[in-house]
Parts: sequence; C-alpha cells; structure tokens
Amino acid sequence: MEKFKPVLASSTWFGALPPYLQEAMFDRMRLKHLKAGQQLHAKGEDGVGFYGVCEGRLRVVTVGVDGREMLFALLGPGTWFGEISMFDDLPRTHDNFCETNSTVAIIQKNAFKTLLVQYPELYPHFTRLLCTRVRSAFQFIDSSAGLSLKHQLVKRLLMLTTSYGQHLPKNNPITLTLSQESLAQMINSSRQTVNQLLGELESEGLLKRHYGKITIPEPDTLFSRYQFI
Amino acid sequence: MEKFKPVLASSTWFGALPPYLQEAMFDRMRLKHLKAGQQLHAKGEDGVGFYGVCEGRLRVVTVGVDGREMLFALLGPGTWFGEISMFDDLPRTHDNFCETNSTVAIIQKNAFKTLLVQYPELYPHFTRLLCTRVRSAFQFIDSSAGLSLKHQLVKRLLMLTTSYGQHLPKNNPITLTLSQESLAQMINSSRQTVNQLLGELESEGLLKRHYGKITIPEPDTLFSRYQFI
DNA sequence: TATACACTGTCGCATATACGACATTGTAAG
DNA sequence: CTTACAATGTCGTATATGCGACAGTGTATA
Repeated sequence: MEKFKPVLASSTWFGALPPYLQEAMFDRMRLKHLKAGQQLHAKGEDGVGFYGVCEGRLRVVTVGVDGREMLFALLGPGTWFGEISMFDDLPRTHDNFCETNSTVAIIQKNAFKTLLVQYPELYPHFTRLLCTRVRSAFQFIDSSAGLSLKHQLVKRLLMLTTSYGQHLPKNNPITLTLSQESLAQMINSSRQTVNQLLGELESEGLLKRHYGKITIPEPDTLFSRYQFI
Repeated sequence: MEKFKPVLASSTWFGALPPYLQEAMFDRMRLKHLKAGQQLHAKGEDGVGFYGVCEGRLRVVTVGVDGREMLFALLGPGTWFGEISMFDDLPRTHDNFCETNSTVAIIQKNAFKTLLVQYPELYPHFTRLLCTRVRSAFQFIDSSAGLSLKHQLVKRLLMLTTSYGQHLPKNNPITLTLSQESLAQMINSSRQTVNQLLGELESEGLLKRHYGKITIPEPDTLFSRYQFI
C-alpha cells in the first residue's frame, strides 16, 4: 500500500486534500489486483466502493443499443472514480474493464459513508470532484456534437495528452499508447476513417503514426491549428 | 415571491429538502424578470448565482466552433440550475437565453456560500443534485453516440416528455411545444431530416405532427418500440 | 528462426444525412 | 379580411462516413 501513496496523491483532486484527510482515506483503503480483461464493475450494478488507480489501465465503456462498444475514458494511475454511486446510491453508469493487469485502491461504501460522517469537511472536496465530472462530461458533449470527425479526433487526442502527461512541461512531444481502433471507438467512428484522418494530420506535420502509438511533437501547434475554424 | 414557492418546490430535488431548509433558501432568494430573448448568462462568464425557474422557459445553448448553435436543454418552471459555478468557482459552462418572458429566483453567490456554512447539512442534497447532473450528461452522451438519428430523436422526445410532465399519470398523451428546428438543434441535425423522421414515426402511429407542437398519444409505446433494437 | 497474430494502410461501394430550393399551411397583427 | 411571417412538407443533389476486403508490417512466442 505504502508504495502507491505517491501515485494516488499525484491526482490533482486528491493532492488538494489536507494531509490528515489523505491519511484518513489511506487508512480505509484496501488494494485489489486485477487481471487484464477482468471486469471491475458493470453498468447497472450497485456500486460497492470508491476507487483509485494505483497501476495499470482501465477502460470505461458504454454498450450502445446496437451492441457497439463506445470507449468513454481510459483511467491511468492516479485517477479516482466511482463516487457517483456512493452519493446517490444508484447503479453504476458504465462498464469498467482492465486493459492491462492493474491494481486499484478501494474504499468500501460503508467505510466511505462513515468517513463522510466523521469528516464532513470532505464534502467541499467531493463537490469539487463532482463538478469536474460534470464539466468533463459537458466537454465531451461539446466535442462530439456538431464537429467534423477530424475536429472530434483532434479534440480527443488533446484530451488524452492532458489527462496522461499530467505534470508535463508545456508543449513537449508526447506519445500516446493506443490503437487506432480504440480511438475510433472513442469518437464512434471506424478504424479506417480514423486511419485516414490521422494520415491527413500526419501529412500536415502535426503528428506521427506508429504501431499502436501516436506521437505529437508539438501539442500546442495541433491545438492552435484545430481549436478554431 | 410567495406565489412561486409551490412551483419551485415542485422540483424533485428541492421538494426533498426538509421544510426548514426550503425556507432558509426562500429567505435568500430575489426574483428577476427577464424578457424573451434576453440572456441570463454567457458561457465563460463568472457565475453570480444559483437559479430556479418560476415561470417561462429558458434555453441552454452551446455554440460550436463552426458557429452552429446546439440546444442543450430547455428549462421549465421548477427547474434549478447554475450550482456548478457556485461550487468550483469556475466560469459558466453554457449560454443561457430566455425563450419567453420569464421569471427566475436567484440566490447570489455570497448568500449561497454563507448558506452552506450555516447549514452544512445541505451538502448531501447538493451532491445529490450534482449526481443527477452527471447522470443526465452521461445519458445525453449515450443518446448522441452511435445511435441512428431516428433513435436519437426518439430518445430526445422521451427525455422531453419526462422532464416536462413531471407529475403526469403514466402513459397519458402528452403534447410537446417545440419547433422541428429546435429538435434538430438538439440532436445536431437538420430541420428537413427531423421532419422526415417525424413523418416516419407518424406513419407508424407513434406521434402526430402539428404546427409548433408534437403529440405523443402513448409515450410508453414509443419507448418500448425504440428503446431496444 | 519460424509462426501466429494484432495493428496499420488503402481501395471502392453503399448509405445516411446535410442543405438549398420552393410550395404549402398555420398564426398573429393591423 | 389582408398581410407578413413563421413553421412545415418534400424534392434533388452533394458529401461524409461506415464497412468489407485485402495486403503489408510490427511484435510476441515457441
């Protein structure tokens, strides 16, 4: 457990908690190890806890009525999630799978509730977390609505650069590890079209395609080129 | 003010507050009258308050990078909104215009913050409200992703029937007052296509088109026909 | 090294949908 | 009643995108 504390605290949200609250939460965590492909929870299930990613990567997925999977988010180390069902006692909103072998820290629902009773000063921190959820959902909506696929793609790439390289110096080259297939699922498009669009962006000199990876030499350039118009 | 209390309390969220907290909030509200077309707030502005709709109708709108307006939500009497910026002190997420002459109740930001200090037991209620925001945003994403336009359209119609006729007996006929143009903006489509799709639904006997209105005789039938597949 | 497999690059066709154009119909105001 | 205007109904055309197909390429494993 001890070795994951720095990772868990690297989250902007968790890092803003005063140390004694961080410790209070650490005290109530258990570790859970998961194999690649294993499901952490399913849409519609009762939520059993609040999670933090220690290592590995999780896929948050929605299955549409037509059976197609849509990739909603990729959760890397330092990401906290699962608080919605803790507060409203309603079922989970998404399916959640491990992309790789992973370790998560979990605070069980009971422990979570007693923690809030014991430390009501946690509330403002959780409203803060919920606000970031709402805002990122809104951003997601903005970027998937009324934009050309190419713009959606660029927006998604930029979202990925910021959520991964959390503490990166500005405008440094960044390499994203994900397949074109995954990217396509994120913007509800097809692999072929994504490949096509990445090709255009590559010939504009804005990125490079590799096997299972994409390199963006200057994120800011990509940003300024496509944020407007 | 007194005459709007029942409307404001008809909200599922507000109605769940214990009476003394409802009164505490009423005590801190001012009324604001707005003309049709007037803007209540703009995306990017600092949030000055938390609002409840007393009468009229407001349009929550996003302007995409291409300049197209997307209609995000229609807020009718009894709807509360604007709490996000109260909790995270970040700018408003959307533009907000009056569709008709309207009256809103407003709790100014300062009053809102002191209210929370005075009554910290409000926090669980606001986390509940924030959770509904997140969930409806997720639902919005689900319904605009990977579905055919026809399915998106039906989903949106069903969302409108539930958010308007809040306390309606189940499966009663309902008439929605909005133009095909507005509907089109909600699903990022064109008026012509929406007209076409509504025509198909009409010939399936699931609804009737009128001038500026749509009548759904049996919402449940529409639901069961299009929720799956 | 050999083999299997996942990912990528690219073609062509089918289809959904945006959009301009124009006629028609409902509604409000003088 | 008349006029203006907003909303609807319906064409045809252009375009974006999904998707099957298949070859090429990188990576892991025996």
